[in-house]
Order: sequence, then structure tokens, then C-alpha cells
Amino acid sequence: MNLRALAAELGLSQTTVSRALNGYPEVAESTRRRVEEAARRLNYRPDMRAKGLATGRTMAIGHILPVSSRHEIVNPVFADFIAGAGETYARHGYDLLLSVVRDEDEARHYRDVAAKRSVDGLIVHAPRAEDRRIALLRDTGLPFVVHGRVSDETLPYAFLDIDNRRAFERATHFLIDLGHRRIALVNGLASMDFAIRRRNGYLAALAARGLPADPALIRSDEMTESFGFATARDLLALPDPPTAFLTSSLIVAMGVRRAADAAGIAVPRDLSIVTHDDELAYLRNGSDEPIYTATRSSVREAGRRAAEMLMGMIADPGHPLPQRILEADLVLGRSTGPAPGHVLSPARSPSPAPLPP
Amino acid sequence: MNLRALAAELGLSQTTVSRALNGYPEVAESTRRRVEEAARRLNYRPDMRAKGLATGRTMAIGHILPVSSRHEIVNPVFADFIAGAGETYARHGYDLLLSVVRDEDEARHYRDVAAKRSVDGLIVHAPRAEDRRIALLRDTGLPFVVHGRVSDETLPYAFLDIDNRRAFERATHFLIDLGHRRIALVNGLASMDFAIRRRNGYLAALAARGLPADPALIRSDEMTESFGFATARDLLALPDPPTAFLTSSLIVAMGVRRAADAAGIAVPRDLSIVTHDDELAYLRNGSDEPIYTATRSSVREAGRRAAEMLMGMIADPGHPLPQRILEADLVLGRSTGPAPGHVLSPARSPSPAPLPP
DNA sequence: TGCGGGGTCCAAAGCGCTTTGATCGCGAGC
DNA sequence: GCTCGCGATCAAAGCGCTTTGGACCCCGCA
Repeated sequence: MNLRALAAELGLSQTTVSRALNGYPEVAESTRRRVEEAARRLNYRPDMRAKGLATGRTMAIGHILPVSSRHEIVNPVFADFIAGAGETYARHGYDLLLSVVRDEDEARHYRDVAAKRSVDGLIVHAPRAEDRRIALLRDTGLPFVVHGRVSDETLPYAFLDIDNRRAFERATHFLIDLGHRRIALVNGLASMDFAIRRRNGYLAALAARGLPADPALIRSDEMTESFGFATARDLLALPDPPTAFLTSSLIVAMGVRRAADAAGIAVPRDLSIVTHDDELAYLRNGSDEPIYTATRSSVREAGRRAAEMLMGMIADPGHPLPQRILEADLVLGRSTGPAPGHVLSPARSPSPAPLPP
Repeated sequence: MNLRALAAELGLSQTTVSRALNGYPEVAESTRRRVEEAARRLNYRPDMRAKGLATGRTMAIGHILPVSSRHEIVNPVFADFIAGAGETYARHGYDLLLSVVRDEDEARHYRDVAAKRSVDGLIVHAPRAEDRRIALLRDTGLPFVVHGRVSDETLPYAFLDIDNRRAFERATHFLIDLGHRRIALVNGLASMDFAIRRRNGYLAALAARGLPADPALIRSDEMTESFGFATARDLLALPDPPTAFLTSSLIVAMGVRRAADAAGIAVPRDLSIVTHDDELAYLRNGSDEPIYTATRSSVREAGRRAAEMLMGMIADPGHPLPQRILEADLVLGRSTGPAPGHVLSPARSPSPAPLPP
């Protein structure tokens, strides 16, 4: 059932039927009702390719899912982000075009997707501190929103990010307040922009409190459970082991906890853990009281908002590029306590202390 | 840069340029080279919409990601499956069109996607034992592959599944061999086809060994860490608690373990855990020796294969519908041991015993 | 010398839609 | 009574590609 057949069925021209269905004013209300009824009855849906060809729009948004050729890992936050964005797309009548791309042919793929005209806009995932995708996309003229930021980028671009630096700065201060002096940072891949910001927050807090940053306590890799486990196992075996871990994801934190359990180290009595929590649907940080003390920000909500930003950019290309930074909460769970042997001074509250802005 | 411009640039007709680029024989080799060189130089990519309109193919595969309106949960295996399928699509020049759909308007959406002609085929995720999507899709004539099976479906359809029943039957036998008599099953949502098959395998093994199935030990829900934790916490508090847990995912198993830790119950000394392991990239079951004894099957590999099946169906619509069942491994980890107080009889080996076929 | 037949290339139709620029009545205004 | 304006509808062009049905040239064969 296509437009021509529908028009023939109704004894109208394609023009009128098209206009009736797309809400144009120059068609009689009675005719519109007749057309709509027939379209419903005959289960007519416009062919999106033809519509796209005629309008120049595809009603589809591209997501490029980079898959590290070394690690073969897709970031688990991805599913939740997509779920959030997908809700928004559905509401606006957009489809989501997903490409899984090995990082070595990423550049080619971005150029392709623009030239093939198969999407009206793009979401850029997992930006690195220095990321040539930005320049590449800017050249294509395709609207895009970055989930995260690109520190080395000087020209403006649209993004949605959380304040990673501030979140990890607060978390570190919190641990220091509890008397911890040796705090390990189990971070994401070192090239990732978010990982750098988190590290900077951590370093800033240590510096502000006059504590040395021990490079041995800072680790970066793909955020897997195994990585958390191996790192904690190794660090806890040091002569001067950390008394607290700051991890970049709940999954890593679970690995750290497993290592602590294996070593007979009790959490939070002997070891404190603070983690970032993306609020993944299937991996909540406890159902009532949080299991882990965590910096918290819903990646699904981020997906919803990023999609909305992009829809806005497409609808109104003239506007300035939207840039948005969300604040992460710091929630108190049962994974943190005073450093072993530390007596809390009444002056320094162990509750999440507000930072100077 | 479109075909017309490219043809003009070369002083050739669109016909010839199109044929040159698509590998048709009736174009001189020297011309083909000229055309290809110019296409590369001018960064020409055919507009996929136009190509689709002309050929009737879209070069895109649809995945519909159902999101339960009650739980708001997307299945974590999804990302890995997509990553696997995406590799195959990329190799065949296909795109992946993803729709996130709340289960209440699933039916409408399946009808839509067929009528809109925006994909050449579909992958059906998370099938239920009784799933009207199958009949719906069959009516549309669109090729589709089900990841899993639909027990109540009588007519043939293409699917890729693992032998869930046999996997859980083996796992249960294995636990019984270790002397366990009270074995809890922490399963996925009761409506899911895979959950039913796993339960049937579990029940079959109990029955084969003359053990009663205690309904109190069988739980079904979304496979979250919290669910595993809450279930284990409750069951372990029973007057006659289980000595072993059989769980449907690594994440659930981690919840069970957390409950055991919290209750001071040692794994595997006081409690054994066997889980199904989808081999998710970021959540490996240990890097060398498995943490958990597990039935194991890579969902990423399943994605690759399902995609290949679908590509085959599209390329050759005449063929009979492919149906494929993969066997899951049973791997030995450090989460299982003899039931407390049980002396292993030398006759019954605790290693994964081959079942009669 | 004439003719059939590859080997190359081309003009134009068609895919299903939107949109431009008419056309056609019909009542209002002079 | 004629024109003007307007509401409702339509024919046809065009989006960028593929594909059908020639056209043209040149070579070899009778």
C-alpha cells in the first residue's frame, strides 16, 4: 500500500492525500478525515526512504559505538544511554541507526555516515581528550552532540557531560575527611576524557589537603570487574597499601570488593570504597540504602537529554550550540568509614562536605 | 557530491558510472578505474535512501529493544549481542536500525517497521514462551531471526538459541553429585522462554534423582544484582536454607554472593553457586580460572551468528528457515564444593558428568 | 563489400514521496 | 454581469539512484 494506491482508492490526487496526512491547512477538514480513515483502514505507512529522498531528512539519528580492537569491549553504560535516547527518539518519530565500528576505521566511518546521508544527526560516544572526530564531523556539517567532552578541542561543539572533575574532587575530600591518606584511583582508560577529568579532581583534592599523589596508586584501564579485582589484589599486597579505593564504575568496585574479600579485608572497617555509579538499570547500587558510597548520575537520563539537545539542534539549526554539564550527587553508602586507626575530629565532618564553588 | 555530478565530472553517463562502481561487467576496465579513482578523490558515497528506493533494499537490519514498562530495564546481554551482530553487519555493508520500544506498544511497532520498509530484516530479542510477535512478523513477510525460541509457536521460524534446558539440567546434576539436596533456582522473568527452559532442566534433574522440587526455592524476576541479593538473603534465612544456588546470570550470582558475605556464609565451603555466564566483555567470569562454576555461552558470538543467518536468509529467500541450537559449556570455578557435611562417594564424580544425549 | 555480433556506453523510466505552480468553481464586490 | 479572490484540488517536476532497452562502433567472417 503506497501513496499512489491510497490516492486511487480515494479518488484523490497524491498531492491532496499527502497534504491531508501531513497536516497542511489547504485541505478540507472533511477530506482530511476521509483520508485519515482510509490510511488507517488500509494500514498505510509512508516509505521512509522515499520520504527522506523527497524531504532531505531521514528521521534517523546515528550512534557510533566504538569497539576497541585490543579489548573487544563495549562500554556497559552504552545500553542504558541508548535506552534513554531511544525514548526521546520514539517520541519525536526518529529512528536510531547504530554502527559498531572498530576504532581503527573510525575516521572512515564518520566520513561515510555523513556522505551516505543516512542520518540527520549523530551522537558521539566515549570521547577522548584529543579526538579528531570533532573536527571531522564539524566539516561534514552534520549536527552532533558529544556525550562527554573533548578537553583539547578549542572550537565550540555541542555536548552533554557530568562534572567528573568536581565529583571526584568531592569524593576524594570525603575520604580524606575520614582520615584516609593513601587513596587508590582505579580509573577508566587513560585516553578517555572523563578519566582525565576524574584524575584531575582526585589530584586537586590531594593537593588541596597537602597530600602526596603516589603514582603507584593510580591505575587506568577498561572498566571491567577483572581489572578492579587485579588492581586491588596487587595494591593491597603493597607494603604500604591504600586504605581507600576510588573507582570509576560500580563494576570495577565489585572487583575491588572481591579482592578485599579474598584477602580477608573487611569493608568498610579495614577498607573504604567510593565509586562512580551510572545508575544502570540492572546494576543498581542497592535497592534502598546504597551499598557503595558513590558519585551518582543517571546515564539513562543523560541519554534522554542528549537526544533532546540533538532534536533541538536539528529543528533549529541557527541556534548556538548547546552545552550542558550535569552535577553528580555524592551519596553515602555502607562502603566507607574512618581510616583504620583514625579518630574523627569533630571539626571535620565525615558527611559529604560542600566544596567552595 | 552525487552520481549526476560525478558523471558530469567524468564526462560519462550516470548509467556507466553506476555500473562501474557496482562491479557490472559491461564497462571497460580502464573506464572503471577512472571512475573509481574519481569517486575516491571526490569522496563520493551513494545516498542510501535513493539506492534503497531504486533497489527495494535498505541495507539495514532492525533490532527492537523491548523495555519493560514496569521495570525500565534493558537486558545487559543486549549490548554484547549487538556488538557481535554489528561486526557482521559492517562486513556485509549493512546498517543496524535500533528501536527502543515499551512493551505495551510493541505490536504496533512491529507492524510499523514492516510497513515503513526501513529494514530488510529483523532480529527478535527476548522472546517469551508465548509471543505473538512471531505471527505478526510472519504476516509481514519480512525475514527475521529470533534470538532464543518461542515454545508455544507451532509453525516454523528462524532462530538461534542455546540449549538452556540441557545446560541447567547438567548444572543441577553436578550440584546433586556434590551432595546438594536443597538447590535454589534464581531465574529470569517467568514469562521469558529461556527462563522456562532453564527451570525445566532444573526440574528434570531433580526428578531424575528422586529429589523433591521445593517451590519456595524457585524465584523469577528481572536479573539484577539486587534481585540476587534479596533472594539469597531471604532464602538463606529459612529454617532449612538451600546449600546451593543456581542463577541465571553472573550479575544475579554476584548479588547472591553479596548476601552470603553479609550473612557470614562462606563460598564455596558453606554455599555453592553455579551461574549462567553470557561472557559479557566487561564482566568476565575471572580472567584465568573461573570465579564461578558456570554454564557458559558467548552472547557476542550468538550475535555474530544470528546476524549471519539473517544475511543468508536475505540473500537467498528460497531456502528453508535456519534453526540453530548452540551447546553451553559447563566450566568449573571456585564457587562450588561438596554440600556441608557431605562425603563424596568415589562412585559419583564431582566433575561435570556427561549426560545421556 | 556487407553484415552479424561483441564490447561500451547512453537516454530515459521508475522507485514513492513532497512541493511548486497551476486549475477549477464559486461566492463576493463593483 | 463580470471580475476578483479564495478555498480545494491536481499535474508534474524533482529527490538520487538502478535498470531496461537501445545506440554506436569496430572487428571478423563470408
